[in-house]
Amino acid sequence: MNRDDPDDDSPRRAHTGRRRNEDARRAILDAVLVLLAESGGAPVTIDTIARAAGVGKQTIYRWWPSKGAVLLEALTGLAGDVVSPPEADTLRADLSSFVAATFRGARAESTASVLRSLVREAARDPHAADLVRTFTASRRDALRALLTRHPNELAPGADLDLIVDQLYGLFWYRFLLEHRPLSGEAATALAEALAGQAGTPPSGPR
Amino acid sequence: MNRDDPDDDSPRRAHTGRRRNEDARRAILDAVLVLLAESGGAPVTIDTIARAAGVGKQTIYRWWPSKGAVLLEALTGLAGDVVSPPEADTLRADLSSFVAATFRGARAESTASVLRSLVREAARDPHAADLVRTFTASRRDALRALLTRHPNELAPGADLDLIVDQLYGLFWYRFLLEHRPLSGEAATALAEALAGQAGTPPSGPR
DNA sequence: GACTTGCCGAGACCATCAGTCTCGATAAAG
DNA sequence: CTTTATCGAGACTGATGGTCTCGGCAAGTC
Repeated sequence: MNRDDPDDDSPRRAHTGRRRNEDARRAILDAVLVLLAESGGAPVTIDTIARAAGVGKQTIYRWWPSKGAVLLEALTGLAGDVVSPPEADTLRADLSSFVAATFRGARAESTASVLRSLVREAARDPHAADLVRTFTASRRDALRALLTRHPNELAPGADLDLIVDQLYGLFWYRFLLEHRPLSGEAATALAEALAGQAGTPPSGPR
Repeated sequence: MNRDDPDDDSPRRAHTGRRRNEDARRAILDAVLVLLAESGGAPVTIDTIARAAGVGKQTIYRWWPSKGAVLLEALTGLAGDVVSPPEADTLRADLSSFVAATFRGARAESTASVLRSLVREAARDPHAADLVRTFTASRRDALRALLTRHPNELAPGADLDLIVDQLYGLFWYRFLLEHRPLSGEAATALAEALAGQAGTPPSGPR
């Protein structure tokens, strides 16, 4: 992500000249988070970020390749919050808490603004689009891992990819279109429906 | 959508001066469709459209409020293709053909390009975003109508909104992220899963 | 057929914004 | 004190959506 330094942490290499200003880096990422949270999804420009961080634009582009990259790095910290699925003893319980946590995260205005801005950026910046792909893939992996944590509860022919995409599909669909809320009730209903799809049902899978 | 004429079809009102050039209108919409289909989702600029249609930019902005509006009007014609659900005798069959048709439409490169460009536009132009909302709402309505066409096959407490959003959620999620194809197999599997979720199952809904 | 009115194509023009370039200042190292 | 790389600041470039202007032309009216 940086220019040519092999490692920021090991000052082993002979390096004359001024070093990277860590305060500036923090100020930039903090400013991004603040501006994104305040913007409510409205576009946040590079100039605004630089201004808010009290930093020159070049200082941003010296360390990040594009605006989308900055947004993503700022977002990375937030991602961890939603993941952490508590290991429950049934698939249904695990799934339910996962969906609930995901929906809850999107209801937090600060998180929602960041996600919305990231999506908007991805529609324009191919670099940001790649990062969104990486991000969403990691979320799918997390969900898939959760599902396979209860192998004995899974129906033999259960199509996990289909289930995962139904969950995140509905999530993003509602999140972006806002035609219907990502409520706790919806989370429960979705988790129930998908658990029924994945798990060995009372009688048969279909 | 136009400037101030109450109705295009009734030339009842005294209207001196040159009339709207229908050829230009067609040329613009055709050019949009062609360019969109060729672009493969890459951005199509207003200048390109005007150039391709052999038209001045002002002629576009005289009749449409924004680029997104032009894209949507061009898209409207295509929407009809995918809708038309044949009235089958079971919910499962109706749903299956609906999903298959929807997925098939997205696999057609020309349609896909238009949809992708429209989404990209919506991320930037609030006007286009409204139009996308209208468009997706009409599709949900169509699906909902299809589901309620077989009331006796529906489970009493079936959450139709959830089912609709699971379907279109997965559709858009896969369509935009492209991590997994909208294949015929996926269509079948999804239809099966949702039919099971909606319909009175062999034993009980949960 | 001349006049009026409003659309037409063409393109100059403007604003916005991502990203680059330059400059003088400054900090870290020899 | 010299060298080197980063810093803040901001001018600049290029792309693009959208507006404005202009000479020309077509559809009516008189």
